Amino acid sequence: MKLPVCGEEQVIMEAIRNNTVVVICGETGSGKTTQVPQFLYEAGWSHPDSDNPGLIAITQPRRVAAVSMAKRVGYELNLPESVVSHQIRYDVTTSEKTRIKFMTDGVLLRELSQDLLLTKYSVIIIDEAHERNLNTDILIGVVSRVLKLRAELSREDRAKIKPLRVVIMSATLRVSDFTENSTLFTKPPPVISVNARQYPVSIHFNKRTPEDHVAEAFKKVSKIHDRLPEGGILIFLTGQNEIQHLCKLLREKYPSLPPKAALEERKRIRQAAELELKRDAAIPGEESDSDDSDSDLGFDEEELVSTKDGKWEYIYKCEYGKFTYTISYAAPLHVLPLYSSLPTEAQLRVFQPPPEGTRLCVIATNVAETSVTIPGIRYVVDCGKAKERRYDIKTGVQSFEVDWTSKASAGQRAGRAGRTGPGHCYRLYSSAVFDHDFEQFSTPEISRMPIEGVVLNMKSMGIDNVVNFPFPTPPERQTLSKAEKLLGYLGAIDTDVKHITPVGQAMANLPVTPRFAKMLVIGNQQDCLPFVIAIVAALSTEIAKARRRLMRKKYFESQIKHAGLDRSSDILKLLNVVGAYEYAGATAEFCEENFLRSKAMEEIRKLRWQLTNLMAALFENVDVWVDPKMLPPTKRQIKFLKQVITAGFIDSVAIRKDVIENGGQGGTRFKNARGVAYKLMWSEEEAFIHPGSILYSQEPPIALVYNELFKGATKTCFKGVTAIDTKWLPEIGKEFCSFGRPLDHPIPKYSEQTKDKKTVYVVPSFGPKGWPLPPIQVEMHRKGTRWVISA
DNA sequence: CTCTCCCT
Repeated sequence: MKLPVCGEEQVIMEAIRNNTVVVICGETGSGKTTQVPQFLYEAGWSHPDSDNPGLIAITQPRRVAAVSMAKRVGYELNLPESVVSHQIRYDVTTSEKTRIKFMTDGVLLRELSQDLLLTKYSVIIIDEAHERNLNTDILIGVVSRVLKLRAELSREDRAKIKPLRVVIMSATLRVSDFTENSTLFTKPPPVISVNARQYPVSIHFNKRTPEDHVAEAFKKVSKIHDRLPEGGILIFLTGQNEIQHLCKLLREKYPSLPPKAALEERKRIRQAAELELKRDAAIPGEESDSDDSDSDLGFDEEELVSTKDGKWEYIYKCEYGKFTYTISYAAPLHVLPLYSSLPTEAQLRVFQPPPEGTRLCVIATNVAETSVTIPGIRYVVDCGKAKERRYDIKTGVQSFEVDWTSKASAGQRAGRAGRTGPGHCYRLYSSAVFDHDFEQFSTPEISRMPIEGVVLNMKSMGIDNVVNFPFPTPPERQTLSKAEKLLGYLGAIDTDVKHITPVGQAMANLPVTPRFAKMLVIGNQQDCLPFVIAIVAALSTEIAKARRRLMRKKYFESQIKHAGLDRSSDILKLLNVVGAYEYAGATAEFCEENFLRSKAMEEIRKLRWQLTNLMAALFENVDVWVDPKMLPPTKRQIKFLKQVITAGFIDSVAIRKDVIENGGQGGTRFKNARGVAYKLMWSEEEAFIHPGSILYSQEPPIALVYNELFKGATKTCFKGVTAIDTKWLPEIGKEFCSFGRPLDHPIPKYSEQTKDKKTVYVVPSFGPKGWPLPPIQVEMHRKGTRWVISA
C-alpha cells in the first residue's frame, strides 16, 4: 500500500522551495517521517554540487526513534549508515559522506551552542512537534532566529552562505502556537495536511463514569475477550501499581496456558451450531429475532450469559439465528504489562506474537500512546486519565497527580486500535465528562517544569534577554525569574545584568542540569573529580528500582551496605553503589541482588564516560579517567564531597524546626527522624526525611540539603538528603547569609599587639527567612571607626 | 514506604 504522504510529494516540495518554513500535519501512519527526507534527497538537496549542499537534518524527541528511522530510511534508499546516519547522546554513525542525519532534538540544541548558524545544514525537519516537549519547543524558537540570520547573511554573500529551510511536522492540527505566533514567524507558514493510513475506530463511551477505573477496565476487558472476535487489547492506565493489579486479576481469570483442546472444542461447537441453524433457517417462519440488548460492545456475535464453576454459557448468534451452549474453560489471555521502568526484555515481549490460541492483552501507561507501537491491537480500553508530574515553581515542591488527559491525547490512544484494521475504543467515562472536563490539548512541558537548564543554554548562545525569546508558548514570568535567580546563586550568571559568567560558560558546556554542572566545575580538588562525576552521573539517572514488598528487610540491609562508611548522605550512598557496581564487574546479577535497575546503571556508566572525557577536554589541568576499581573516598574527601553537594543545592537547604525555634542553638534530642519537622527556604510548609532515606534511622541532622522535595499523600518529604554542617553555609552560601552583632559570650579575643583585629562569635542568619544558625567564630578588623568581618 | 514520560 502506498503511503498517503507520497500523494502530496509535489505539494510538499513546492512549498519547501517557496517558503523558508513549512508545517506538515499528518497522523501516525502517514509516512511523513520516513518519506519527506527522501523527497528532499531525491530532489537533490544535500548533494555537494546542488544549490542546497548542506545536510538534511531530522530531529526526534526520542533516541529509539532517531536510530530506527535512520535505519528505515537507509534501507529504503539502499544507502549505508555512513550516508543516512544518526546521532544520539551515546551513539553516532555520521561520516563525511552523511547526507541525511536523524538525531534527538537535544543533540541539535547542543550543536547550536557551538554553531549558531547551523552552517552544516540546508534543511531542519523538526518531527513530533505536537508533543510539545521542552527541547522541541526551544529548538523551534532558536531555529526561527537562525532562519532570519541565515537569510540576511545569504543576501550579503549567496555563494558562501545559503538560506536555511525549516519543516515542522505534527501529528495533530494543533499548530496555531507555531503558525499564528508573530514573534516566531512574522509571516504565517503554509500548513499542509496529509491523511493517515488509518482504519476507522469506533468510539464507545461508558454511560456513567465509574469511581474505580481499574475494576471497570477488568469488566470491560472480560467482556471483550469473552465475546468479541480475535484481536489484541490495549488498556491505558495511569501507573505501575494499577497495571500490576489488573495484570494479576486478568491472569487469575484467564490463565495464559492455552488449552488448545478447549479452543478446538469451542470452534467445533460453533460450527456445528451454525450448520444446524442454517438447516433450521430453511424452514420459513422460524427465524430468530436478533435483539441487541448488549450493543455497548458494538458487536453481537457472541454473548456471554453467565459463569458457574468455571463453566461459560454463551449465546452464539449468526445470520441464521441464535444458539446457546456452555463450555468449561476460560479462553487464555496473554497479559503483559508495559511501562517505562520495566526492564528492556520485558518491554520487548509486547512485540512478539502471543502464543498460539491466546489473545494479546497489553496493560500500559502513556508509553503506548507515543513511543511504543504494539502490533495487532484492535481494541483499546482507555481509562481517560494520566499521571502527571506537577511542580510548584514557588516552593519547588513536586507531586504526582492523576487527572483527566486531553481530548488530543484520548484521540491518540483511540488511534492505536486502527493500525492493522478497523478497531474499537472503549472509553471508561461518559461523553459528558469528555466534553466538559477534558482540555483540548495537554499543557506543553515548558509550562510545567523548572527551566534553569534551558535559560543557561540560551545565555550561552548570547540570548541574554530571555523574556523576548520566541517561545511557542512562553513560560510564566515567575518561572523565568526563578531560573535566573538560581543561575545567579550558582554563579553562572551575573546577578545585575544577567549575563553569563566564565563559570556559567563552562557549566553550559556540560550536558547536565546547572546544579550538577556547578558541582563538576568546583569538584576538581583533592582528587575528588572522579567521585563528583560518578555522583552527578547517578543523580542524572533514575537509579532505584521499585522495591518488592516481601524483600523489605533485605532491601534495608542492602541500603546499609551501600551507605558504606559514611551514613549521613543518600547521595554519597549513590556513589558507593556506583563504585560497588563497577567493582563487581557491572553485571546484571549485581543489579538484581542489590535492587538496582540495570538499565539505569548502564546509563550511569555511559554518562560517567561522557562526562569524564568532556571534563578532560574542556579544562586544562584536569586529569581524569574512568577507573573501574575506584576506591572509596577518604574521610577528608567525604567532607569535601559534601561541600560540593551543598554548593549544588545551596537553594535547597532545610533546618530542623526545633533548632530554629530555639534561636539556632541546642534543640531537642531525637533517636530517629520519624516525625521530625524541617523548615524550608521557600515555603511555609514543613518537610520530613523520607523513611526510605539512609538518614531516617539516625539522629536527624540540624541542617541538610536535598535533591528533591516531594509531596506525598500525607506529608512532604525530602528525596536525596545530605547532612551538612551549618558552619559551611556562610562561605558556600554567601549570597544567602548575613551576620548579627558580635556576641558578648564567648568573650571576643583581641590580637595582642595592634588591637585592630579581633576574633568574635556571631550568629549568622541564613536564607530568605533569616534563620538563625549556631554561632560561628569570625575574624573582624577595624576599618575606620567600624569593625567589619574579614573575608 | 509507592515514580507518568523523555533528553544534552
